[in-house]
Amino acid sequence: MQDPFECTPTDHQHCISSALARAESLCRQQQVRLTPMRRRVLELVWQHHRPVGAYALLEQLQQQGRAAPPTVYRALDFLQSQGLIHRLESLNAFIGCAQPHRPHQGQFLICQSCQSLAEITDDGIERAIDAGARTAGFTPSNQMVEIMGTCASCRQQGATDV
Amino acid sequence: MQDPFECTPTDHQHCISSALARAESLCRQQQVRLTPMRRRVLELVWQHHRPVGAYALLEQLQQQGRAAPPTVYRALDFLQSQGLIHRLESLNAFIGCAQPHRPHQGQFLICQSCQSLAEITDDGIERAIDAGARTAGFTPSNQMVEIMGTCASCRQQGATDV
DNA sequence: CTATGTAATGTTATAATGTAACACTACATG
DNA sequence: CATGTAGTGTTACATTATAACATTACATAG
Ligand SMILES: [Zn+2]
Ligand SMILES: [Zn+2]
Ligand SMILES: [Zn+2]
Ligand SMILES: [Zn+2]
Repeated sequence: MQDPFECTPTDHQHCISSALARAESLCRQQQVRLTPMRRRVLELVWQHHRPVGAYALLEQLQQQGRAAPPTVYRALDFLQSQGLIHRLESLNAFIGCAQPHRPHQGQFLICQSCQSLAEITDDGIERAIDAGARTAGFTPSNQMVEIMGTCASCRQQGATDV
Repeated sequence: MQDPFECTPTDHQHCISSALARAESLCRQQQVRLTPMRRRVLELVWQHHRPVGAYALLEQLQQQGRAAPPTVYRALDFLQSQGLIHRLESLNAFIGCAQPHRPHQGQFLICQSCQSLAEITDDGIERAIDAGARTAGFTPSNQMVEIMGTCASCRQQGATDV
């Protein structure tokens, strides 16, 4: 289960290990090196399984030796370039991607109540954006969609809590 | 003409003055105070008529006396709360809104070649996002859409330049 | 008109995020 | 071994944003 809205502690070990396995395989395919540092950063990103900032990752790295900002940012840049993580612009944070094998720019559902996040890939949204931009005479190359709101489980709790 | 893709120097004085007039009127309606500082910041934002960072505005303020970051950020917060400007998350920058009277969260077309920006309000996009989110069990309250690409005039130039 | 309270701004310091520049190391290849 | 390249370490700094508290402007009540 890749969706943090649903992922339980037991599932979660699987989130991490399968993400790492996909990354290994993908990097072999692409002939790029998933070095120990890059692998470690990806592992940390998936351990959180929610948006996590560069400096939070840095602190964790520092618990096992020295580390400085450029190290983290380089690893994040690499992971992003391979599609293994996404950057959330509105949060200055990063999240693991569950479908790194097919390049995409997902849409992100950010729960304002529990801070969890889910990624969707909705053709309808992408087509609507492409059409809207072209209507304005603009040729889009890249879209960023971040949707704030309330996830299903928080909405249910909210309904019973109050 | 509010679109920076099109706005000429002559038009542009009108961009600024009409934006300020709309702001005055809107703030009177809402019974909030468009103080000299807030008005000045809004004027600077419209003078640029493209995404502008808080510290760029600060520097301009400092040319006419002292000013510190909180002053600018407070003015920007106020302007944003009244819908007079939008914040572009992917650029850490701000842009004047040409339709502050009706609340909305526009979609932004960011030209990667000339750094100009246009805002559109496309129902199709908003509906697609709303539908996509609800399909995932998510209740959206707020959407952020920033579209990178090439504006019409840059595309034409590119076609002839190369 | 003064007193009082609230909104707005000034001021200082600092937090949080991100990068430039250069040194060093690991590793492949000839 | 010599050489080149990719990756990482290290230092310093740039950029963006906010916390905390002092001061000022302005409205309204007495
Ligand atoms: Zn998980
Ligand atoms: Zn993804
Ligand atoms: Zn203009
Ligand atoms: Zn707008």
